[in-house]
Amino acid sequence: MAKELTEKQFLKRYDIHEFDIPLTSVDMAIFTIRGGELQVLLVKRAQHPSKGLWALPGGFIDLKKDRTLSDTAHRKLLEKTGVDTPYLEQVESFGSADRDARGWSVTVAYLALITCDDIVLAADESSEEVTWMSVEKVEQEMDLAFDHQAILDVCHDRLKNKVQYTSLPINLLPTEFTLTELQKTFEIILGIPVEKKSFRRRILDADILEETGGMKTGSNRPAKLYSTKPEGVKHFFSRSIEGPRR
Amino acid sequence: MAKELTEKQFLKRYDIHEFDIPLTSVDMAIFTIRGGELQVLLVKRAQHPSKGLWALPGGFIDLKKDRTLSDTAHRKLLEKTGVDTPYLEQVESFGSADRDARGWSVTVAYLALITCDDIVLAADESSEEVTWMSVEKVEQEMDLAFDHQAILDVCHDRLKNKVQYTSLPINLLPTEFTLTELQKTFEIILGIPVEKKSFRRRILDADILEETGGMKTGSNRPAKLYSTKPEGVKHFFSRSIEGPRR
DNA sequence: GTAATAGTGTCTATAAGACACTATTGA
DNA sequence: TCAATAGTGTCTTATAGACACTATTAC
Repeated sequence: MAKELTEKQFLKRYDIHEFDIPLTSVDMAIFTIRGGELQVLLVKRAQHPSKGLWALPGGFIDLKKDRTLSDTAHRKLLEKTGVDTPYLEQVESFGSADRDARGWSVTVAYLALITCDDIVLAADESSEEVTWMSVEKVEQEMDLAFDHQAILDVCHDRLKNKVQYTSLPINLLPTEFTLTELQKTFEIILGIPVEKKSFRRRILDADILEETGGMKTGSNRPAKLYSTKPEGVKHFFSRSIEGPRR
Repeated sequence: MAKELTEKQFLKRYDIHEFDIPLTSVDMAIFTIRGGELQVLLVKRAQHPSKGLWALPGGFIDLKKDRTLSDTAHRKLLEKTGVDTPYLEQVESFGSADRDARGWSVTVAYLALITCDDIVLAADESSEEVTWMSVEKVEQEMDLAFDHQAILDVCHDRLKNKVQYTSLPINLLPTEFTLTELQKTFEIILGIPVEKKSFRRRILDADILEETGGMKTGSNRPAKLYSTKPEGVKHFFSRSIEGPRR
């Protein structure tokens, strides 16, 4: 029997290239509100496999640049949108023998929420086109690369679910907003109307907003502008929005 | 400029061994209730790295045997416990340059709930010892391999959190149980007392249990035995257990 | 003034917590 | 009978939904 190795010796002889291991990547569903609907950022693949198909932005971990998985996610988001401090949450990992033609692969899916104002979308070497697309349209009519359709579904479900008991939609609005704008954002994601008084009571009682002092004027009564207190971007309510009683 | 490759040509020339990619594994926090406390299954590592340290059970994806990530998780669970149809849920993936001495690595963490009755723990070539250990003790006094301490914390947090609004603890009990036993299980995980009447109302109104007809006799009034309806193992309540009001 | 949107008062409904009460067993 | 645990009746509390009401602007 061979003499036992020390951990140092073991690591010295260890060569990852000798093993059959899965490809590992990060993919993101970056959501925003545009044109009164929930949209998601898609890139058109400029490389094989699935060249020419629309896909969620993502890519491989850069073992040199990235110290952690969340670094990879932030880097990808920054590359595509120029934004680097949005709401970012890991959702789920998808791994199987057949989700990528190159072989067994694992992808870690992230969900990001950003306000689309002032975002300049940027293509890079792996994508020839970048665009915002209606989530509803993508889910009903499109055919995304790999299993990105399923990944988008899971991220969208996670978002819809969390909107029932958190303040996440705040992250989809600019820094100053009115309560009506915030309510509309909740309604767009939930897909149901929300009762105005309950909504305002809920948000204001949570003490997560500050009046900025400014007012939003339009063609009617002006509305108070609010901004979010630091912890307000990820507040958890003790009860869910229940929706209309029939 | 080179002629463009077809996808077929691209895939033929693709060799995963040419790339620097992270190691990818699956680790599990397998929870049970034993001795009136929440315990987690640990294995003592028989191989480098971290040889001799206690760790969460887990291992690499077997590209031949496993078609999906969840296959890997089920396989690992079966290897250690002999159980293969428990409650199993993916929790989060952890990836970084320094969590494993062998290099950049990603692990997908799963949470499993099983009843410890009739489980025969089995060591294999990568673990010389397998044991149940109090979660409280592990978190307070032990030093697990890799970042398994952090992974256990996250899985434990996920469990505590979900117990507030789901029926998950049902999965920690044998097929027949009394309402008092179920309540105790909730209390052990939550770490707070639960009000008896509220608890029974909540569980029975949810219509997730069936009376088996049997009674559990002891030295006092016998208690009705219940079993779970098929969908009852993962019921979501519309409101959370709030705990005592002060 | 009117139209339109902002914002409030106050009722009901639902489900949780509190807690005292009754019920059924073994010894 | 008593100790112990099973199980219930019913009040209070917290927060959501309903919906009509008032407030403030542009025109």
